[in-house]
Amino acid sequence: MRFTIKDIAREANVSIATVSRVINNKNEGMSLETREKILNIMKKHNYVPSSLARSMITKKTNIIGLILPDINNPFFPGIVRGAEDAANSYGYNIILCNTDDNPEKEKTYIEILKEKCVDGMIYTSTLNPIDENLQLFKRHKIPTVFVDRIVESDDIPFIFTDGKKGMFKIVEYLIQNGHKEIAYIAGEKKSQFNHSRLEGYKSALSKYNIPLNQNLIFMGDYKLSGGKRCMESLLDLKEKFSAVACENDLMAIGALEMLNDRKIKVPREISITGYDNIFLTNVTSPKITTIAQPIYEMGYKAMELLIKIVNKDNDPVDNKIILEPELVIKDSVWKRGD
Amino acid sequence: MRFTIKDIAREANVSIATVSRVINNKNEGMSLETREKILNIMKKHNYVPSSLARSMITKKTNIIGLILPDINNPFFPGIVRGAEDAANSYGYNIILCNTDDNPEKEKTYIEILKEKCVDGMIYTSTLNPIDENLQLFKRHKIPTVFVDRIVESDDIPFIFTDGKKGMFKIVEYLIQNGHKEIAYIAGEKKSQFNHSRLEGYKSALSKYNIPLNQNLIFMGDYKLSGGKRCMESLLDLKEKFSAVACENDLMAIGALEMLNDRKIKVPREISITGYDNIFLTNVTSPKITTIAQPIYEMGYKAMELLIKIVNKDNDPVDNKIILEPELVIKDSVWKRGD
DNA sequence: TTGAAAGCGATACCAG
DNA sequence: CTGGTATCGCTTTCAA
Repeated sequence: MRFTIKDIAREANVSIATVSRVINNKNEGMSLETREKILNIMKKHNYVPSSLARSMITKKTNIIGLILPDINNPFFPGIVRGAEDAANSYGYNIILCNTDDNPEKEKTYIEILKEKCVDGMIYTSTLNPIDENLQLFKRHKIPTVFVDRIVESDDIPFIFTDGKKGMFKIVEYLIQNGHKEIAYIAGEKKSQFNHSRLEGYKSALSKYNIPLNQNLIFMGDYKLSGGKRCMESLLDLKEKFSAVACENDLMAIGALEMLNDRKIKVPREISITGYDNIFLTNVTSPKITTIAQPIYEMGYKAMELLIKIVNKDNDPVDNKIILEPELVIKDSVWKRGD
Repeated sequence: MRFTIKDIAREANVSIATVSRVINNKNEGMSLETREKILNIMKKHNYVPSSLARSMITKKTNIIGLILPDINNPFFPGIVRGAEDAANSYGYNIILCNTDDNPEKEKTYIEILKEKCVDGMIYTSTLNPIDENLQLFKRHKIPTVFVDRIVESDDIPFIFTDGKKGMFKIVEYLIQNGHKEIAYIAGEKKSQFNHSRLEGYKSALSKYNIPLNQNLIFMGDYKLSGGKRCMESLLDLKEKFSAVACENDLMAIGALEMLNDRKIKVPREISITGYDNIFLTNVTSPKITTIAQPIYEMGYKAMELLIKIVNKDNDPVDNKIILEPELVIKDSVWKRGD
């Protein structure tokens, strides 16, 4: 049997109320004597209070649910780590849930987390979010912060890194280095996300009066294989191009592999850019010029924001956070003057 | 206020006992009528039972704690994913804790998880485990499965992949391809783990009557930078060697970078091997020959084993699991006959 | 400075 | 087939 507050009370010849005071450091006006006595008994028995019982009363579990597609996706460990660090420093813990971009699984997890009485949730939606699940957050009245994949939803706090601006920056960088025919490898067609990246591409071209060539836009899948496939299609095309902007690093790496296979020199013959700045881009050859999202920071700030909301810190928190992407110049772009 | 079992009972004009029966599908002999009525009320109010309250009675939270050094280390997402999948399919959830190889942090997490009343823990120790923390598992009587970094501890179940055998396999592979002077880049000196890998190296040499040359053994840090540094030291050495076996992939990649910097051809001039088969090794050039640990499987089986123990499934489970490492041949080893 | 007792939201046992 | 009630381990008034 578990050693409980009752047992301590009995052994110390005091009431459980007194023990509770010691546990919670409510010492104002307590005899040092009894305090010491109780503390000793607790230590002797390795007593650890049950947060279960406590939570029943306080209505707080200090647990936050993290819902995301797949921790194996190299994008997410950073988010999780940031979130966990923040959680830890505020006295919270995280329950991790992988949805595999499957709305059914996602729904189940939301329900489970509600059951577990989490204080809040951090949520990166499936690629094709369904409204039913989004409603769930509101219906269950669980404070939630959306991360990265933002769904237009008026009143739910969110944090993400500006994808349009990021892609704009890197395409502008290509243009400034003399590239005019710039191909584009996009992610999933079906997804409503990262259209913003495509927009960034278009707006950069437009700013420099470069006509948009639809033939140079290919549809990948955010995976290595997709990048490879798209690159192959591009090469088999008759169109001319000197650079390829990819919507994420994995596809850029896939594209790079294809170019290597075909003995095409990067960046001398064709330049490549990625997006996300995953570690991988530092060990390919050449290293891939890309856009860094402040991933860790996103996770950290998401958690901080959530905790503030949970605790109703009254200073009205800014609950729509947009972080700035950063251009990370490496070696995969042929530069004017090289 | 939360909508509870009481509210349902009131609204349905039944006792909470009856409602509880519905919640738990104990239908044997219950009027379909009341069942339906209750079900409807539950649906109408989006009722979700509080597992907190339930756990207080059942003494089960269906939560498992995962303690590991750092989810950002590319080795761990696979473990976590495997563990989470298994947990999910048995109706459990996981709380994730990053220790940063810091025993203090680790201790705190163990205590917190005890507080949260997790049903069990999966534990990858810090590089330098301290006995005090190991005792904690026993003292708190929380079922625990040790993963990957195994501490000699008689009675605690564990699962890992045989490091000695893995390193033996890959060094033997080098030898069979004509290499005789094989350098070795080890991990942390202080760590008690992966001595087994070094043993594997030695036993392979010994089997083929190759004398051990201590000058060819360098001490890294399991990181890219350490691999790079060690490689540099090796090159500055006067000793001859044709191959370098690294204790993990990151160091192998670091070593590879150094060789690239020095314009030394891999594998033509020097062969490199890694260990772990992280995704990275497929995108370096050349791709790195390495040893694959069944990472996902390790996580999955660890969780399965733990859950069996938690549920005291009476079939005496085999609670010492050793998995077989696999040689994954890629392009970083110069082969006899090439 | 301390204690008694109510109550958090469920489960489970014993009655009827 | 259904209800009453003790109970889980703790926090929190209110009194003393």
